[in-house]
Amino acid sequence: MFAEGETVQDNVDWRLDQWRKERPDIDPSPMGVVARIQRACRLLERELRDNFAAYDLQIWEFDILGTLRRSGSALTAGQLVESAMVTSGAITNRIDRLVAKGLVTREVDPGNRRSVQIALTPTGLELIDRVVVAHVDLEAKILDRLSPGDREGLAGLLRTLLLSLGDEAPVNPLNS
Amino acid sequence: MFAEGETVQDNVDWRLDQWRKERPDIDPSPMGVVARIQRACRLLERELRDNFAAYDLQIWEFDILGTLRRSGSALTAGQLVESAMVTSGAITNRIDRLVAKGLVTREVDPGNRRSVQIALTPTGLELIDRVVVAHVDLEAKILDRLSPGDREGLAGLLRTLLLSLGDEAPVNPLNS
DNA sequence: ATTGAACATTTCAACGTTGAGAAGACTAGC
DNA sequence: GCTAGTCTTCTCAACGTTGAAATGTTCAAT
Repeated sequence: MFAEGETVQDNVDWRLDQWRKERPDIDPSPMGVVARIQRACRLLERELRDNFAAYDLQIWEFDILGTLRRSGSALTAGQLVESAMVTSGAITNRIDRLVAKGLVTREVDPGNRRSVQIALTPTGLELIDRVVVAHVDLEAKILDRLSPGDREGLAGLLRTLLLSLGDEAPVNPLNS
Repeated sequence: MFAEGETVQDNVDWRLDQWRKERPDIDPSPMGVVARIQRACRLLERELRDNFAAYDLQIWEFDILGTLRRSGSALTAGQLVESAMVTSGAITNRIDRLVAKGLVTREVDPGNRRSVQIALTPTGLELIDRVVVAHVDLEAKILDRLSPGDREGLAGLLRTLLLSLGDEAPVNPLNS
């Protein structure tokens, strides 16, 4: 009755129809974007979690190891706080556990003894180099139903949205 | 060096460039979609949280009240579990707190005494009817930089992604 | 040198979720 | 009617995050 033409409805279409029925005075279409991003995020993380479980990894563990790997060098706890968007207390806890697993090392920065430098161990490096391949493979499979053009279009629209949310590339780049 | 033409880089572009530099053998472009969805989700929820704070509401409180409002009737705890994508223990706790705040009622379903029916109180109804207006207003403002066509395009691409993640409209519709 | 402010991380209590199990309520088959 | 199996919610311990305070470090001003 409310949804467009031939398109199959997803869960959010159904929610929007409910809103239009109960509150016809409101245009709920902005929820069509925002609610879908939230829902896609949850469902994606469910898929990723299952995949990482095969390597005994949590999502946040992959996240930290990946951040260290792609940066190409050691990072401070503060830089990991930025990257993971959690509080400093959470990062201390997470580093503790990664150190206990033998995947990273924590060393006081000799040049600034307030800082700690977190670096991948050989084991951690080997692990992330292996897991990241499986990770992008899974992501590629998830995006399978979108054409290459659609994937680029989606990434581009999300970039516009992110930039308007203030999400810019770091001014103090860690790589060159 | 790696990013496209004139486009301003967002945080994810920068991450992809790091990956291309450190692991040139991997095509990280699938992360361009998945990582942006995760990042947009976090940043969006940060905005929404700030907005709801003006009404002394948590995101999950708005979520439950909104679910009840748009369904047009009382729902069971189990239906709220589905909608919120959390465990039953979490829903019990959340309902407890909403009842304590006087926003919903919890009554044993006379027709099936295993179930509890959760309904909005007059206070809860008045509140959600007021907050939802501010909510879609904020969302519309956030999406401001996207043209109407872009917004539709984004919603459509996300729908395709969600459907391929198995997110279909309920077969047992709560409305008509 | 000393003081004070800013900084980086750690510590810790409060809080909320998870996951598993318990308790009570239905249902179908005997 | 019983019994066994399923369903729905509640209970509770384990766990991880938050937010704020504590600790230790650096830097600039004096």
